[in-house]
Amino acid sequence: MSSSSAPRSFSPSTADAPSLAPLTFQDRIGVPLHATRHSSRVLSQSTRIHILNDKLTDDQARQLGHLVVHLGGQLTSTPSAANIIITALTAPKRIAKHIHPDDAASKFLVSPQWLHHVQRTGLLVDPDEYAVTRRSGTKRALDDHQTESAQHSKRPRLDSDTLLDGHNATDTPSGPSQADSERPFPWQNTKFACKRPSPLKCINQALVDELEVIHAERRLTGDSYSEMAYMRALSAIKAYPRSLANAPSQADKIKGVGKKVALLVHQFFTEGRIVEAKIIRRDPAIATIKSFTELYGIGPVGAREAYNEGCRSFADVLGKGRSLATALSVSESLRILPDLRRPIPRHECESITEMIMTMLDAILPGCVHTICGGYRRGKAQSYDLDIVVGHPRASRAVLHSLFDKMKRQGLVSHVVSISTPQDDEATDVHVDVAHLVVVPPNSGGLHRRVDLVFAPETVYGAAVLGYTGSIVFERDIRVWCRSRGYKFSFTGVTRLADNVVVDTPTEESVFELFGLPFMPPRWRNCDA
DNA sequence: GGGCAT
DNA sequence: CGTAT
DNA sequence: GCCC
Repeated sequence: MSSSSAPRSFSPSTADAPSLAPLTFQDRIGVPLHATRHSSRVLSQSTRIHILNDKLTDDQARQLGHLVVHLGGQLTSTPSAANIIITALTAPKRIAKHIHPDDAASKFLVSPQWLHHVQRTGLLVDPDEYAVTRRSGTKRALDDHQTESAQHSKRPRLDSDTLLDGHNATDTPSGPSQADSERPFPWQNTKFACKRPSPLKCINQALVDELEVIHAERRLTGDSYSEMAYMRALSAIKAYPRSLANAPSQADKIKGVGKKVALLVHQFFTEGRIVEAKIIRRDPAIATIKSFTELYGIGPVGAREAYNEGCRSFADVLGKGRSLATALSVSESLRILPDLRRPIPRHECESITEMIMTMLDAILPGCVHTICGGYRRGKAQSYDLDIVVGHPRASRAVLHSLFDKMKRQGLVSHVVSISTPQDDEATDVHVDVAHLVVVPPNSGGLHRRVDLVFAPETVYGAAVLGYTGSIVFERDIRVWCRSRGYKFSFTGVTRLADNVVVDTPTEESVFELFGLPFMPPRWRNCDA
């Protein structure tokens, strides 16, 4: 509120307003509960900046610090808590005195000019353009090779490249995107993901992957509405059927893509990468927090807490012995993690389902079932298996009988959670859910996550729809549904006017009820 | 400036 | 808060 | 962060 937005130089006459306010440092990862409001953050919280005051006067350092805060960035009190370090030093040996050797490879070391360039352009400028020292020889070359050639070493291949090459751009885009001819109906510009077909991989997938890096960072740092905005923006781009490479300015006409993301789209297609994604990719703090969330029961909040309390490895998390009220202990979760990281191929989803359904058939013949989740959306592999079973309404506690049988046969290694059986049948529909870890026979003792859902046939359609995803598709079908006077969940559809549960025996019945064109499961891939 | 799935 | 989609 |  006190500083002007004009570029500020370092003339000695700058004893005015901004430098009078005290600087606040924040070394923890995560968005503070009462985050400072910035109309448009040029530096997001993914830039944690430390200023080396070695060669700067106190006043210069303070000025730079205020500029960081003014631009929406976070100041750290130590170099190791930062991912970007500003220094006026240029001699590698002198800089090395401030940087822990372990940190040298991952920190961006920039001159103060970087910050001024950011302020001038109102954009996050690539810190490598203001690198103070070349990081030592082979190490730098290796690092750049890893981080950049992994996706696109210079700039993504543009359609105009093809035209310049003299080739025709009318070919179906190469890559694994679904044939456009399979598209169930044309793209439309809508804010509802459930109304636009979204393929498994889209024509702008490299851009979507870049935005997903920012989305994931927002999730891990607890910036939830920013997270949602990125999720919806990348979802909107995923459904857009034309390449944005020629005309990145088209992006902000897509519903869900606003000013900020449109700028990032432009940056991606003109410079070959999104700078913020590049910074996040090289941030070891984010990578560490993300790894903690691989443990069952540890989400962004728990992972961040662990990190901010000093944890840097799984061993540290185990050592904390934090009493997370979770079904799986940290040690058990850690023990089976290597198995749960192994993708489940489609044929194994099918064989596990067949085994379970054979057992169920002996208990209650005639149930229907659908493998849902990513499998149903056409993914080549998944990391868990979602089986939705439909049973006649009269049957009770089917899931629990099956569960007992599976346990007796030693198929269940862990019960992550299981709904309590409903003793009173009454008039209520009841959907039973079990989250299990299963060790299928003849699979080398691999642990597999299996979710079992048992729904009465009257709501089977809602259950299948609710467990097929993707997440953005689910959220938007709920938003749309509410606008039409219903409440949707996997346990059924309720008419809000009279609170009556409507019969939804098939997925089609749900789409019809909501006045939505049926979306084939393979076109519900609205997430990155 | 409210709302953002259940 | 974490998990499921 | 974006839409209404």
